Amino acid sequence: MHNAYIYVNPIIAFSMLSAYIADMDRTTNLLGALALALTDKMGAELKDIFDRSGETAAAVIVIGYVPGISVQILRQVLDLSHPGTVRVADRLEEDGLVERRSGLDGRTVALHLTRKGTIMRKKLMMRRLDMLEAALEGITTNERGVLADLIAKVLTNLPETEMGKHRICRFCNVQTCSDCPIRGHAI
Amino acid sequence: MHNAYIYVNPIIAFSMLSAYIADMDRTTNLLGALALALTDKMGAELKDIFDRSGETAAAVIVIGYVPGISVQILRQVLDLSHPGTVRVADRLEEDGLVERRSGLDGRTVALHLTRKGTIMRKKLMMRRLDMLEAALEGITTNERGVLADLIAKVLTNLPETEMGKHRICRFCNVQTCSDCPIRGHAI
DNA sequence: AATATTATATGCATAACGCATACATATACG
DNA sequence: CGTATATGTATGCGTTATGCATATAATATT
Repeated sequence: MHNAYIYVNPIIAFSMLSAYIADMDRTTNLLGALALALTDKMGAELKDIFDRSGETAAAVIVIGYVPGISVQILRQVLDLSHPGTVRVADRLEEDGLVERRSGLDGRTVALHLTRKGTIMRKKLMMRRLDMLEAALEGITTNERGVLADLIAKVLTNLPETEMGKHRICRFCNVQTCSDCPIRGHAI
Repeated sequence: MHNAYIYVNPIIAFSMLSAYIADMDRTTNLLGALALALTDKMGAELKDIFDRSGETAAAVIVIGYVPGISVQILRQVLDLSHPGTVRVADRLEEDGLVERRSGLDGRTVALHLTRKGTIMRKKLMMRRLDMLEAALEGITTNERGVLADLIAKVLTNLPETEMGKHRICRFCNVQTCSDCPIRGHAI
């Protein structure tokens, strides 16, 4: 038994190839535009309620998930230098959103949200979800399902390290993100 | 003729509603995670070949599309203050990627890419597309088409102003982005 | 007990911005 | 024509966010 070849007119073959490449590039490019536009919007929305860098806002979310997290671990999730992360903690403390408590180990610091920090965290998450929900306006329920599955597929390609998984999810609303495609990222 | 009502067990109805909301939230949240992860990756990739802020890299792309663009217009696309944009131009000139020429109007400056700038622009675009292509690994051709259409739909929701359209497309590879969902954004 | 490791913090430098302002050119108007 | 206003660009200065080098404190190792 041998392979079956199908004769295709070269002109048609070329146009098929072109269409294939064009389609690829279109998806590729659109994906980039989407990411950029949404991140811009997210930044603007968050800045509106918390006038600090994006990573500082992310820290609020992460500390809320992992009360008592150390600067060292937070550093890895935020992908900052250690001094950079210490300064993030300084800013959050200064803003009254976070307090440093003593960790189990005498060296470590346990970061905890204050009451104000918890409220801010809720605001940040709501604002993020509202923005994203608005972006999805006009997408039907069925389309949402399809889109979610495709995004989930793309997301599995992205993390390069174990910590990268936590990093991707650093702004997520874990309670509503059932069936997270980035598996095993509980810190 | 009156409306037809279908009896649904309240428990089932509630679970349907929950599933509906959960599905919505899942899509919403995943969309946010995707945007964040891709933007992170993009930033890292671009920094690898051009160690300047994201907006500075974007300026290279935009100036390439609109040779002779003024600081004033560039400012709006990058969403920076005027002084901020002047400094972007300073940095690019310092790096030998851009040169200031005199515009038609004696007040305006015409920004042009140098040869080095044109090469850098190609590198930046290639790097971006390669990254995005890698993110799409494992997505079939059919799925790509579906994804592209859904992204296109979402993208139409995003720009709030006329200039916002240009802004969203500031990193795009226009040559391969056939059928741009952000209509009428030629500068 | 001395040394190495780990966690945190600080001094200092730099990049990337914005606001206020200065400067140059163009336009409008009396 | 000349003056006032608008427009485009540039600069001084301050602030935020960040990294590198280094200091300090606590723990672990030998």
